[in-house]
Amino acid sequence: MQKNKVIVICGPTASGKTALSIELAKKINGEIVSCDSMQIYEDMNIGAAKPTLEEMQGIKHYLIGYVSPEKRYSVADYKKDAKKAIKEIIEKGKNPIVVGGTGLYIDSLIYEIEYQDIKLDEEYRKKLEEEVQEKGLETLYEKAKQIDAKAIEKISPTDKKRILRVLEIYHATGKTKTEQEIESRKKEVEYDYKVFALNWDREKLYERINKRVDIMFEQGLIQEVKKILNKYSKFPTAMQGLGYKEVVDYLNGIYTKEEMIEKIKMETRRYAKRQLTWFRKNKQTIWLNAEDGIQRNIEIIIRSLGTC
RNA sequence: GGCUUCAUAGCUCAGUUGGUAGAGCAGAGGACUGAAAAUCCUCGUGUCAGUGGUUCGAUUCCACUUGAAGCCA
Repeated sequence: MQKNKVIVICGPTASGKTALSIELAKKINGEIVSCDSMQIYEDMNIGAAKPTLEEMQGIKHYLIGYVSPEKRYSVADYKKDAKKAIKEIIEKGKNPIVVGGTGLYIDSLIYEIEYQDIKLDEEYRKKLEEEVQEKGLETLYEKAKQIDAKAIEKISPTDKKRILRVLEIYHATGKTKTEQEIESRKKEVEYDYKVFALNWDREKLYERINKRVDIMFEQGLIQEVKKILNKYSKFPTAMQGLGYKEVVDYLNGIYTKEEMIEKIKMETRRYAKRQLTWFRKNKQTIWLNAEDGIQRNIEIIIRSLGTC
């Protein structure tokens, strides 16, 4: 039996994924599954650059604004939620289009990475964090090396997150990260994912980013952040969002307004660069030049679906 | 107009007791499996303002020119 095709549109921030995907959805009877680690949250609209209802033009969007910023969310959650959304769209007889810039989340789908059903052990993470403070990261790095030397080869002695993760996986499952990763790739990929990446010349992309940040402030990003800080009391992952943490620092008097805006622009440019590095890794990806225009790129997408 | 100081990487500045130079920031490339808008790694040749002089050799010393800042008129 032939697998259902699922279009994936990725690309750096501010490349025009939203506009392209909505036009495409209108043309091919599609619905959109967002793939964005910040747009999942409620009340984070301006800074996360969520599409507005008007922009959506009646096209149904999944996985936007449905998680409280107080919740801890991860790729494993995303994988499950996105698979469900894709299935629902196909069952309706429509075409799913996965759209977003979170490379890790995209990979969880296109490589069908399986995550075991385990919760993050907050206590253990806290304990590890304390150990870093007391004994230094070096000690934990050595400990992780004892457990999984192969995984540690790829991890820098200064990469705290990944060192802790090796220890956490072992603690939670009794398996090494290396074993875990082999098992996570055993399942056959359910859909026929067709990945497209949208891009501009670097200089143009950076201009678009700078402009977009200015617009976010015109739209009231500061007000939005104040409202969120008021409404919620803890942010395990949400406050990592670009444009959010910097406004918080500004409100705490760490930056002037100008410094904050420049900082957000700079960090967003760097983020775009990291996204491009990630997307370049997948050699199957078909690159679209945003300057060719939406209609032209839709043609390219539709044509390449027919031929492959 | 006179005097003083400065002119070195995209920016801010070190430095070379004369043997063609190096930091921070910016930028570029890369890694990435439960925080990922996160986290981490690697990368520094540029007419040392211009012209001429001294010298085996000048970015460094000298003169002049240009530009900037300050002081005095």
